[in-house]
Amino acid sequence: MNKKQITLSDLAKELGISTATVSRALKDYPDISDETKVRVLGLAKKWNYRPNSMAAGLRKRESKVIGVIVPDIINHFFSSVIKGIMSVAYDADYRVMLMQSDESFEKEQVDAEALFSSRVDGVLVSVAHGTKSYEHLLQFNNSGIPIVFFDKVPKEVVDSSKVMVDDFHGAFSVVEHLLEQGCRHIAHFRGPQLASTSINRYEGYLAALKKYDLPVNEALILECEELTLEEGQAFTNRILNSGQPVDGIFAVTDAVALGTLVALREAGKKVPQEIAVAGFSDWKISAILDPPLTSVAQPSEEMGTLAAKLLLKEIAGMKDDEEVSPETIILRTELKIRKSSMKKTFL
Amino acid sequence: MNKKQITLSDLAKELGISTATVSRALKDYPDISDETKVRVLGLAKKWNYRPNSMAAGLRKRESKVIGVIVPDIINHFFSSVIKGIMSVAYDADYRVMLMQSDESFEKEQVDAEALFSSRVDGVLVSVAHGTKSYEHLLQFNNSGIPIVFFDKVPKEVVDSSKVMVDDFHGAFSVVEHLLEQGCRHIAHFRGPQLASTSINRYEGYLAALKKYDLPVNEALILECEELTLEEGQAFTNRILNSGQPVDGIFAVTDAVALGTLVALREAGKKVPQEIAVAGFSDWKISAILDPPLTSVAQPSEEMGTLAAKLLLKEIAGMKDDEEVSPETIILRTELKIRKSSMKKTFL
DNA sequence: CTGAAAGCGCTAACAC
DNA sequence: GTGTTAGCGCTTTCAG
Repeated sequence: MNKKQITLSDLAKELGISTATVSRALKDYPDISDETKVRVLGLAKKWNYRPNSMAAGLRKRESKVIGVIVPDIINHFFSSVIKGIMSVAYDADYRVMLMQSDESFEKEQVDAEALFSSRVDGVLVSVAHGTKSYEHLLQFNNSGIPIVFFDKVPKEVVDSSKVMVDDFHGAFSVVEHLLEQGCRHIAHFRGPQLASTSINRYEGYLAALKKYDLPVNEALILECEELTLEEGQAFTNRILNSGQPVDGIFAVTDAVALGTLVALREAGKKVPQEIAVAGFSDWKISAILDPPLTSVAQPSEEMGTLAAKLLLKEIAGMKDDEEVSPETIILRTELKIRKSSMKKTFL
Repeated sequence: MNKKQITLSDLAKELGISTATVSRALKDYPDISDETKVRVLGLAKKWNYRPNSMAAGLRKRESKVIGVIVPDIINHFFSSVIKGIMSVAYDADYRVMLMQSDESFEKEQVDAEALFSSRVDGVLVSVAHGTKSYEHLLQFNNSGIPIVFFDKVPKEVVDSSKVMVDDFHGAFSVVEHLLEQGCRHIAHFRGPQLASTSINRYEGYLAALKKYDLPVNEALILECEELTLEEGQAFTNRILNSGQPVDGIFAVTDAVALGTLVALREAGKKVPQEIAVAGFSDWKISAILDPPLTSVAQPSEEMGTLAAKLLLKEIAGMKDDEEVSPETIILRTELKIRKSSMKKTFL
């Protein structure tokens, strides 16, 4: 039971050489005799030596860690993005420090500070609903730490790379589809005012209505805070009880759409005959429901890998003092038409 | 645009005092005059000073980081556990370095090494299916770094704390319930041979059959590798085509159970009248399916918070050179009976 | 091919 | 109440 952790100088002492030589041997440096290399490697393995990356990081001024801030890990979309990020990080020999903002501006600020203190080499952020200013994130830029935003990006112009999905077009296409199916009174359960994604989806919804010269009925637009199944359920009941005519519902997220389906089932409404339903995210289970849910698929894991690759590129550029100009990548969504919206089939 | 990061000595120089004093002022030390404290804090804020935690860590021999290794982040169960871990870590001012083993023994080893190199203060691990030995994890113990296992724990006796759910009893109770409902030919889609959770659930299944003096029909026991919906679907079809009598199916996981439901729906089998179905995990959506799925609920987020608290306690004990004896916490599951298994109602 | 020495940024005795 | 000093473990000139 060896409580003490092995250091370079432990190895050096035992071999009667300098720490510099040990360090070089371990790093497979050119100017080192095969003999010492073998001896060093042998002893390192014997003692199970593991370099202290805090020491190396301090010296080299790089931590080999990237920080990630997401609003909520449980969300399947974000956990997929994280998976993508982690696989790229792994391949590039970077570690991932994960933070969760819980959609809170204050927590996001604390998280950002912690990442800064950890001297992460770069940061990936999807901003919280509650975020209203960006100084806490811009400090990274100002200190030479690249930052790449993904999914929910700052509304104001920020001089950083961004990776997002085409929420506007995704929403537009699904609402257009509902219209094509004959819907004329489409409700929209939108997301929070401040989130870039919900704004864009909302605008896609408006644009589709406009294309069909339909008026916007404010009574049919409800704003989710939690984006939960329960909210979808409650909003659906509210709409049904309002007496407003409704023949279609577009929910900002599949979670909300599922709540909608449950409420409609309980109210004895036929989907899609009486009310067509569509969501956004294309959860795996959405496809196996009865009726299967029409939704907009977004490439989540790909978003993670792209964002991470972009970040690593910028980190590398930073090291070489290159000029790295920010990029913006917009990923295409894909409309998945399923029974929940196929009104025409039942005419 | 200030690329250089502010250090203690930058502040010290500007104030004409020593770095030690600055450090103490920042830490709110007792023996420091209010005047200097104010001056230091003011300047630190002005320059947006952030301590370099690599330097502090190197000096104090603690990183304030805990490492977490899970098989798969996308899995809702694990992301819930992680959420629990992160909230405890956040409150205790610890950071989380997250690793994903992808159920691979080799990757788990690499991950463990990386965490070790990062000199994390403690480690939380749920072992991969493929893990067949534990030296890579025991090295933490041997170096004075506490490790707490959760959910999928090492089979062999390991002198570390563990937090798990009572898989055996959970499985036993749900299979017993199926038997009470009149099932006599219950299939089990089990998980991988090496995973502690699937072993325990399998044994719970066997024990329930035994209690009813029923023979074990090997033809009705199929082993999942991926634990996916697709596997559940395929296995269900295989069983149906085999001609074996079946009136109940217990799937090791809700994902697999959902696949089962889909296959049964496609085959035109009535659930639960012809075949009762039950899962394990109690996914949120399982409750809103038609029919709603009977399942075994396990407290995932709580598992994360308990494991993290245990770990922090051991880290604290380690610092104070106390003897910390490993604990094992077993969390109760809860049987959620829903329509998919309620055969009796239809008699 | 190898060693000596300096230093990354911080903290903690120990002085005074 | 504050400064001096040493050193955490590593990398990297610069010598030789």
